Amino acid sequence: MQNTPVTLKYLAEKLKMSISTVSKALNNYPTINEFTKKRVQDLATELHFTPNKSAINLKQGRSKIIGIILPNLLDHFFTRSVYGLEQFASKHGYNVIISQSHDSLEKEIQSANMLLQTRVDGLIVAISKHTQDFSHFNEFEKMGTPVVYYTRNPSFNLSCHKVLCNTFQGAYQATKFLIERGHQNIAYLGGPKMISFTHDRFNGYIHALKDHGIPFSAELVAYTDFDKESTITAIKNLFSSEDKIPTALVAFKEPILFDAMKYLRSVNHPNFQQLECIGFGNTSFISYFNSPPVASIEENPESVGENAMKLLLQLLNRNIETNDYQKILVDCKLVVH
Amino acid sequence: MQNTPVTLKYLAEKLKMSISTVSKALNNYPTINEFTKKRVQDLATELHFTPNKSAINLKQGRSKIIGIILPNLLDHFFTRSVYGLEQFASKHGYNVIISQSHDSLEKEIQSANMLLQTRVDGLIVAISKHTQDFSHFNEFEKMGTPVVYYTRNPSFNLSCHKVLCNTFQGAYQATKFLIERGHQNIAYLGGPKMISFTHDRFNGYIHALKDHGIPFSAELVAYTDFDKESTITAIKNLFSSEDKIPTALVAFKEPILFDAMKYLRSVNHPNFQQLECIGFGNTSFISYFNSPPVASIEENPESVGENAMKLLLQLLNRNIETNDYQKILVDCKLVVH
DNA sequence: GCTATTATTTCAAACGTTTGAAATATAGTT
DNA sequence: AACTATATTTCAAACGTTTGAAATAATAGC
Repeated sequence: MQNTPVTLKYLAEKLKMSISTVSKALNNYPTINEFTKKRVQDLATELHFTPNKSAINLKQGRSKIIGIILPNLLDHFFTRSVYGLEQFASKHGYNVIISQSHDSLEKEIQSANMLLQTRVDGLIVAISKHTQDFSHFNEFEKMGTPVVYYTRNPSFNLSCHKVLCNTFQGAYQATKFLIERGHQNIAYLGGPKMISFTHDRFNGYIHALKDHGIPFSAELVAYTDFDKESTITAIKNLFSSEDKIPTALVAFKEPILFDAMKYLRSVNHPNFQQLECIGFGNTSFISYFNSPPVASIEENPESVGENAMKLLLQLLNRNIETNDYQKILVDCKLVVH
Repeated sequence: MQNTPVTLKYLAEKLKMSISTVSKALNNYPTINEFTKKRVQDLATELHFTPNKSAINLKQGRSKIIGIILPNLLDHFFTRSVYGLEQFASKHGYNVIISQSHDSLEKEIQSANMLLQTRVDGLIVAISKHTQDFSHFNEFEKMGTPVVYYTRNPSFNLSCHKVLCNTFQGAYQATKFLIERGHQNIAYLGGPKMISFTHDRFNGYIHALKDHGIPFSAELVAYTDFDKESTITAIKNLFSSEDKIPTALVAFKEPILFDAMKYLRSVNHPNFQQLECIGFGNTSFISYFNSPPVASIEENPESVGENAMKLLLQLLNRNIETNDYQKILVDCKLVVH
């Protein structure tokens, strides 16, 4: 036996007043008598009245929901960014729906459609690895729903709002730090070339070298595709050179660094114990290592998330014009262990 | 200049037919002429018609959304469980809204209210550490919205549906494994006593000892509250005994184990290198350790999530009666490294 | 060419809100 | 007592769908 649902109508009948009075009382309209308000609000809490969001959304044409599409929730970067996103959103009366694309374009499109149907007020996206075409996000713009891209940078010439890690600066700092510790042979282990910020990071490394008068050596650079095998191949290459043996290493991402370390340790590489490394990420597990790395490049994911949400809400409130495309860079911070 | 929204009404006008025909055509009603259906569907895709979920929810009285409340998304157990939850849900046409309680009762109540307003069709909850009182979930039951508790077990006498890790079996297996490797002095490092399954794990440990004729020794048991200091205190206690020096250790959670290992390493404890450890969790980072642990207790979070969602959908479809309270245990698996 | 079937389309109410305009009640002035 | 000004409440339409019942159109049988 289902209870009759507690709606405005039901409250109105109980109180022998009109639905609109009840509605306005609950929404604290100034034209409603204080005594009436109290009567209504008391009954509402007594009967646990819970406004139906669907009805409100339908009527108001806005959902107070922000959609988030991101590759996955296993990567701590994203979960930490969600923290920032959610916190900022809820402080401003918005809820958040998170949808994982699992780095598949197809799932990303599905997610986009789902969020379109939900009529989210805005969208924040970290695109999947394979996203080259952005037409599935066009509908949002057409409906006047602002979209902010974060972390994963859509192809450079697409006019859009973006919030990114200042990954150039991160790599620069890390390299500089290692130089200042006296290293000359600093290797760079880069990520997949298809990821937008791969180049920025590499540039940070290069510029740091140049600014400190250290010649660039191609033998000290290798790339991995994230998988273990290619990381090992890359690390083999880096350490196979005759004259230039790295004494320090800047890595694209800490898990890559871990794989690399594990390999060097397993082959008992003579330089392993002295090697000083820095990776992007600042994983919580890093402190459990007894050998390198010496520092981490903290990308401040919470701040990235918060900035993305902040920008989105500014677009929603029309504090920023839709076509006044913004690019926000969030600085990295070198954390020395 | 906002476009006029593409609604059923708009399509109907364009096609010079009634709204109901359009609606039924899109929903593939058998009474609608095939040719008409095609005309409607073609225009709908051409104009990117996207049904308004709020309107549908309102009309149908169901949202096809399942609410998830969990402590946080930083713990890999939960993110992995979300994977299972989401996957199973979307296979059955449901979407998922995740809300983090950050282990605060207040936020948990807020989340519950939000999901109540959203009129989720069902709720899956891993309660916060501090939740003793469950009245904020009563409203769901009252509205006929089924609730499934998972992982974090609400106080035993509350009649409810639950899906739990078979944490007893996990601890039992781990202890047995260590016994079979020849250990006699197996220590147990437990978690906070307020967490429901602390006792189950301890019992698994105890039973394995008993079944293998190894006497229980209170000196080999200590508890931590998750924070570093209390872990270190606990580990100091375990290794301070005169006669019973642990040669193996079962830990409540891997991060605790990491803290413990780090401490033992830092003090250069003589038994550190030989110590064999097993913790609950199977963190991906575990493989980067060069010393213990030797195995992990894999809790199969994806499966826990999937089972919770499965149970919930069965309740929704009335394949299981609401008051026929279910308790599902998902077995752990010992993963040897 | 009429009726009986059957196929197809349309009507109209409902879901639970919000909100400006209109109606009514109350108090204040003369 | 009549009128005005103000305070408070109600009316009624709208948001975008769904859906059973009613209406209409098309086809077949004679």
